[in-house]
Amino acid sequence: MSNVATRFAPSPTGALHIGGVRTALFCWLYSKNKKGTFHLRIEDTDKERSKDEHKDQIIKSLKWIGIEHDGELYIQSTKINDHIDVANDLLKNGHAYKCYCSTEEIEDQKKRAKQKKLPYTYNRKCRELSESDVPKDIKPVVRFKSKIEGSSILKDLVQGDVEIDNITIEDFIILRNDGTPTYNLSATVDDHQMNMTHIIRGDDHKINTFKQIQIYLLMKWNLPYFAHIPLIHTLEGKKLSKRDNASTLDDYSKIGIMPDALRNYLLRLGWSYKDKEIFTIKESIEHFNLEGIGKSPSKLDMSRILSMNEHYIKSISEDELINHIIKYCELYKEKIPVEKVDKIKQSLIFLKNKAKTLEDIYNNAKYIIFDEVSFNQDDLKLIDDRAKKIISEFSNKVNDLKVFNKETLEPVVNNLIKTHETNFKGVGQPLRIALTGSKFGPGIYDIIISLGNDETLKRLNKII
RNA sequence: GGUCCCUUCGUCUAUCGGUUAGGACAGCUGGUUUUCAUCCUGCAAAGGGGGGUUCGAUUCCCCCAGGGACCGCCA
Repeated sequence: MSNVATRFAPSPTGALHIGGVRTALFCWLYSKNKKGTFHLRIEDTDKERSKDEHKDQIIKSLKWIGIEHDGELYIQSTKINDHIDVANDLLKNGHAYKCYCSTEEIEDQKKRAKQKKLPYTYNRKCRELSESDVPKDIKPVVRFKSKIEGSSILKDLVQGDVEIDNITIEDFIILRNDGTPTYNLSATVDDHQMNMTHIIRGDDHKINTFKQIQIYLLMKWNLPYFAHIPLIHTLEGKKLSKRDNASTLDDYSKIGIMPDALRNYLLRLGWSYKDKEIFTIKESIEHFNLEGIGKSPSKLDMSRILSMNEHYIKSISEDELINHIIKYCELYKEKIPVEKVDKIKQSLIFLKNKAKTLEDIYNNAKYIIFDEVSFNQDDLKLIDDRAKKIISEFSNKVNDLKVFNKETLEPVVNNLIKTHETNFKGVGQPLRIALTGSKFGPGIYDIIISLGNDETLKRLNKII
């Protein structure tokens, strides 16, 4: 067989969600593992619902997480004439037929089937229609003559052999009454024309595969391999859908999840390689295989995403981290002034210890970013007269200090604890609030040192 | 309702007939720490149920139960 070629084929009828991203990831990884190519096809034949903004969002999302397609972007709508040609071919050879049943008629049958609790399949009424019975005033749809006898087996690379009675596949429509092709036809023709060797997609397409295989066979095309990966479920156990809230990449990006962390999380959702949890992109390409894909659906777990992100925050270099933070703040918060960047970078060493997301880092670095302290009003109430006195004494003593570091600062604090008969909290908390506006935050010495002599005294004196 | 798929700790998973059923996240202890964290100890936590096959089943087979997907002139 020629080089492995996979594709991801979303429809731009909504934002790409995290489930789609994982499918794309698996397709991409598989092709790269095999030194093959990965293609992106936009299935935009639903003119009503397809939007350019969604198409752009899809491409942007994939790029964000590190996936780029090989070759030209394939736009399905530009190929519909090829799809129609195939439909006419099928028609000519007697593998498809025109169906004149009205929508009302079909709806009625469906309704009655439902009432009687019987399974509905189209009754094939027009399958053997003679010329003379053809109504003149109705625009027909074209249906595929699906096999009635026997059964078919799908040799799925993930699911194993799946057998189904052919009778359960109805004579599906391949051309609408306006002459446009439908999904099963278009996808099949495109996959063939794009020379796809492996169709890796969500489990929800499994039954479609039985329809598509029949087209391949009748057209005498090479059958690609199929792999249907289990779907990602919500916490409630339902299929992730476009209507589900909070599941696009942007939703994760804006709370400060980094692409590599999400990529790593998604990789391990439904796939495993021994006990390995952390994979660089290179490692994931090296180890990815279809055998490692599980058969059961998996649930999205935010705490795992967070902890993966935390891992990446702690393990990437400070240069990389600061770049992420700069980009993140510019995009979702406010641009960090250039003169503050170095200061934040120097503070990363303690800032990253208490962060699961870039947003956490931003929040804890606010006291550096803004010259003006914005106080948490509840915390501000903790600054009573006694606290002010402590702050004032601290300020005086620190004023004389030549060097600002933990060794010089610590004795001052300890002294205050003793003279005011309090504990560390009694001294540290007022100082932290005065300096950062909040009782939560980095260690007090870290704050003071990162702020520097002048700024520290300025802020302390302001509150007394 | 029909067809198909799935079922190991709360979650993601390892195990490819013989293990004290392993790891990770979350949870809970304890320790380090000058708040909160980080870091380090430790603990608790799982094979849906019933039949087979086998010397031996989480693992193979069957049945049941539960869950899911599909059943559009959407993709």
